[in-house]
Order: sequence, then structure tokens, then C-alpha cells
Amino acid sequence: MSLSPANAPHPDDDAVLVGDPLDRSKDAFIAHWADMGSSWGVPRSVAEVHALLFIEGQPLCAEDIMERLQVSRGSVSTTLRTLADWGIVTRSRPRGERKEFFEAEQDVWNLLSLIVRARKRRELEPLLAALEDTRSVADGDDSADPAALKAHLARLDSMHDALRRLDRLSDRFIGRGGKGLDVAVRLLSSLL
Amino acid sequence: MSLSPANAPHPDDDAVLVGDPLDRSKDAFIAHWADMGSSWGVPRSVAEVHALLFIEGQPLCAEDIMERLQVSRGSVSTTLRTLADWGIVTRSRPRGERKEFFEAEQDVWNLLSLIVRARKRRELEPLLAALEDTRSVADGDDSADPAALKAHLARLDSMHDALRRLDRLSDRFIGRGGKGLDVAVRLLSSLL
DNA sequence: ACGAAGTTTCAATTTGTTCTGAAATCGAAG
DNA sequence: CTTCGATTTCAGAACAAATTGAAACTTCGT
Repeated sequence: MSLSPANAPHPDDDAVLVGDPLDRSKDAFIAHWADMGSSWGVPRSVAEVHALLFIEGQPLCAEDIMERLQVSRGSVSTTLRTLADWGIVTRSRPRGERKEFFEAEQDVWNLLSLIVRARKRRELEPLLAALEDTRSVADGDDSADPAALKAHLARLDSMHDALRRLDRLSDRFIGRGGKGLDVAVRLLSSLL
Repeated sequence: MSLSPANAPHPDDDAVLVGDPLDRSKDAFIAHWADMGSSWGVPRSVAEVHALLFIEGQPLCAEDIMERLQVSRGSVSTTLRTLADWGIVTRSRPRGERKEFFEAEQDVWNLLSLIVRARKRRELEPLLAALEDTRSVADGDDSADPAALKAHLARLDSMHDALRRLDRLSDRFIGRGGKGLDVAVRLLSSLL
């Protein structure tokens, strides 16, 4: 995909580094998106594959990705499964093709909604449940200093309440067909 | 979760694991907060120290933390510096004391604001700048297919615009003395 | 049902990160 | 200015995560 149209003349020492400006821009995007991903706990290679699919804007097959990013088959397979699980990449197998193709969500607000949804389910909800358990361990402890116990429960409650509020808010965002986030941000921008 | 309710009878093999309910609740909080942290790219030990300071609610010194969490001096030192850089933990040296004491922000919305502020500065702003550079690499490339170039720039722009909007929004949140996030969330909850 | 093309899985390895512990540094009090 | 308690630093150890590569498996066309 997106092979340099004018790479015949000179010998390609390293095609990735000396592409035309469009390709170099794509590579730069991939690198920066991957950096961001890794500082948010997303494995670098997952972010790279997603960035590639997003910035290409058209379906690519596993081999295209292997070659473009210089990673192994196994890695591409694992990574694509992760992205598909998050819902930000969709698989398709065109009639008559053996290969599967993969395409990234192109609408950025929809993309962000899908990411929020995935992290909420995977991390926020389990944490809320865990905090409730944590509270119940201490609640009713008659052997502890009553003042200390009260302060402890108040801390747990304030944390739980704040996170639950964010949790419910994200339900609203992701509810209205992916456009909720967009709408909410526009709304807040004008109100605050 | 689902701790056996009848574990009191047997002897204390390890005091840390079988403290009174209040201590066990604190330990559970620390463990869950650390889990959350590590899935969001925060080093486990940083999240653990923060959780300990938050849930104790009073200033602790380095040695208290070492003993309670069973980690080395070096680790505690590095970790406390990180937390202080983020602004969610404050140092203090009481008159006549040689030790420094550390205390965590207790207001949860203020805490979240400080976290948002740190990540915005550290990650969002550099990404926006990088995306602008990335765009300029491709813009004006006359050797590329004009339609492909236009589509590429549009993708970069849509990403950049969405992130910039979030960036500006977070300015508002963190502006009004830490209560902005609280206000914004309440506002949205009623409007959406 | 077979073979070719493609994909997934997983143990071994590589790579990257975090933690430790001891030495160097700091800074307040005498 | 020296001493002493405390903190910071940093090289290496310990640990954790990601990647590879090849075998097993699946799917499609004939």
C-alpha cells in the first residue's frame, strides 16, 4: 500500500525513512500516536497499528501492516484482535478474497467514544465494584476508633462518588450513537 | 473480594495481611488503586504510595511508607518526587523535625483536576504540537496525488481539532480553583 | 476432500521497566 | 566547620511486557 510512486530510480537503502513527504507525514503521525498510547497504557504496537489504519483510511490486510511497520505476523494478529475487541477497528473479508482486511473508525469523536466505552467497562466499573467491597470490609468494625473509622469511610465514599459520577457521565456520552461526546464538548465549551 | 468471614480464629502468620478490618480495608483500597493506576500507565508503586497517603489522610514520612508498603528507600524517594511533581502530594517539614512529611490532596475533584492538568501538560500539549509539525511535513507536497494529500490533511485536521477542543475544555475545568471539574460534571449530568 | 493461502496460538526470547541497596549528597544543629 | 539524620542518585538485579517464529489450525476454491 501507498508505495512511493517514484522509488524506482535510486536504490532503496531504507524505504521507510526516505519516502515522499506524504509517507513521512504518515510515519510521523504513527510515531506520535504510538508515543501518546504508551504513556496512557496502550501497548506501543497496538497504537502503531491503529495509527496506520487510521491515517491510511482504507482497509489493509495483515501483510500490508507487517511490511509497513516491520513487525511479525504474530504481533499483527494479536494487535488486530485487541483493536477489534475495543471496537475501533473492523474486520472484513471481501467475497472471493481469502485475506481479511482491517479498517479503522474514521470519525474521531466516535473513535474517542469507543475508547471511553472500552476503558469504562474494563477499568472503571471493576474499580467501583472493588471500592464497594473495600468499604464493606471496614464498615461495622466495632473494634476500631470510631472517629478514624468514620473518616476512612468518608474518604472511600468521596472517591467512590466522584468516580461513579464520571461513570454515569460517560454513559451519557457514549449513549447517543457516538456523537454524544462531540455534543457534550461543544455544550461545555459554550457554557463554561 | 469475598474474604472468608471466619478468619479470626487462626493465628497471625503475617500481621500485614490479617490486621483489623480498618487496616484490611486500607490495604484493599491501596491494592485496587494500584491496579487502576497500572492500567492507566502509572507505575504501580507510585499509585500505591499515593493511595496510602490518600487513605491515611495524614502526613507520613518516608520511613512510614517504606515499612507499610515494604519497599526500598530509593523507590519511596523517586515515587514521592513523581507525586510531588504532579502536585497531588505536598511535602512539609514541621519546625524542629528533620524528617519531611508527605500528605496527599484530600479533595477528590481537586485531585482529579491536578491529574488532568499534569497529563494535559505532559502529553496532550506535546501531541498537539507534534501533529502540527506532522501536518506541515505533508502540506505543500506537490509530488503527491492531490486527492490523497487532501484526504490525509483532513484526517490530521480532524484529529487535531478534536484533541485541541479537549485541551481547551480541560483549561476551563482546571481553571476555577479545582472545583471546575466538579461543576462541569454536575452541569452535564443535568443537561444531557 | 484436498491443497493452497491465510490466521492464530504460544513457548522462548528479546526488550524495556521498575526496584533495590549502598554510596554520595544535602542541610540543620551544635 | 563538623556531625548526624535524612534524602537522592544510580548501576545493576529482578521483574514484567512485548515480540518473534514456527507449528497448528481454519477457510476457501476446486
